[in-house]
Amino acid sequence: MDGLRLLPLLDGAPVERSDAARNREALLAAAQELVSRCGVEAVTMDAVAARAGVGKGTVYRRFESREGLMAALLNHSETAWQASVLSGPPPLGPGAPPLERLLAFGHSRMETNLLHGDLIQAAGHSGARAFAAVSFAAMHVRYLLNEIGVCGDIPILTTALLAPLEQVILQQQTHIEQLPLDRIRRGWDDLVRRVVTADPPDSVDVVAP
Amino acid sequence: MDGLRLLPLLDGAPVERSDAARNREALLAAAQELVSRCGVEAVTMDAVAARAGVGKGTVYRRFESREGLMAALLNHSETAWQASVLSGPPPLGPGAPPLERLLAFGHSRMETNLLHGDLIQAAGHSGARAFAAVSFAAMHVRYLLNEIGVCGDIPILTTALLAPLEQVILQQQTHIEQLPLDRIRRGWDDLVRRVVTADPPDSVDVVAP
DNA sequence: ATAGAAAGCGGACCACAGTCCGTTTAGTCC
DNA sequence: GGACTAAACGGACTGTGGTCCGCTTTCTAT
Repeated sequence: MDGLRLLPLLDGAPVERSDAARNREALLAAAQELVSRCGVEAVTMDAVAARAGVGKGTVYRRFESREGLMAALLNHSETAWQASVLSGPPPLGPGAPPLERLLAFGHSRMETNLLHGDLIQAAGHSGARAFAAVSFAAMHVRYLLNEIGVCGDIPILTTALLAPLEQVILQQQTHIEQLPLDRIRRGWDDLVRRVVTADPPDSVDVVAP
Repeated sequence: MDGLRLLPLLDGAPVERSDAARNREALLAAAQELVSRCGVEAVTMDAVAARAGVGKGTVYRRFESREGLMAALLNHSETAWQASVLSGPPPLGPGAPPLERLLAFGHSRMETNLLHGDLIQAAGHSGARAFAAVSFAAMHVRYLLNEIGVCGDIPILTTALLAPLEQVILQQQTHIEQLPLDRIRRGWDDLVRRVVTADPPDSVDVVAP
């Protein structure tokens, strides 16, 4: 008699129905295959739906938009990467001094961003990337800067360090300006060194929110 | 008898026919009006064509794509901005010491990038922006860094400084992280200070190409 | 087992970016 | 002025992202 019982367990996650889960798997698999067989371009919403044997509406129900679908695909590799940052071997993972970890972090992120270039671009500003990737990277860099003992507005400095690692920027440097990856990597090391070793600004009263 | 006479004056610009010129004007005006009356979203290729009283094909003939059209719109304000950098009053224009010019440059670019946010986004990687805007800004920053006497890989440092001024990054900071503009501005000043005042790296053998 | 309700499903449908090609027009040369 | 050519034009057409809504499936409660 009370409709409350119908609500998902204690109001937590809206529970996922079995067919929904099955379809999500199928869609991700279909998309993955399409992207690895014919490139990102070929990943058409109709194509994915057809290959997964579902209607187009279903694709949009699971993943908001095309960008959302791409973001979901990205999340797989992204998660693996996060794991290697959090618990992989040094210097990327824990164990090395924070400055070395920061340098390794930059090189690693540079590589993955270039590796998944077109996927990242196709994902655009959507979904999980704005959440997972960006905020994780920011969190980690903030943490390392704190460990190193850098003074100043850490969140802003973090953005400044992360910005040149963004796919768009790297793309520009490698594809248009034709800079060798090596040089870009040295550039990162240099940038970090400059940011980290500078004297603190006159007034340091800004605190991370 | 010789077809050479038919070629445009000494092979320079492919000469623009009068109707073509007229239509370009009309299209730009139509687009400009649409964007300022109904926002960038409303700038549909059909809408622009209709308002300008031409066919859709004509729009695509003049401006490659929607992004191209947006880039063309941007170019107007961009040109004015470039003028104020090259010959406006200090500290943005010439007359102030280079460090102050660099700081002012950042503030100014930040403002215009935020002001034309959606237009920039709609222009994407297209046409004139990749040319005019980006390369002009890069040129100017390289020049200022040289004037200041900064050592190291100037092109790479330039990219590192320019990256956090990109629209995408600023958008993220202001709209998602809700950071006040003031703080971002101070962040720029701090970043410049750190980059500029650091000791030169051990080996400085990289030269701008 | 069965009924009821919410969640999920599918594919027709719409809007818009971008293409194509037969027709028109602006210049040029005699 | 008239003929000729290359450029420009226009709008029908296509492909794809995204929406909508009537139908189906799953799950829960009895």
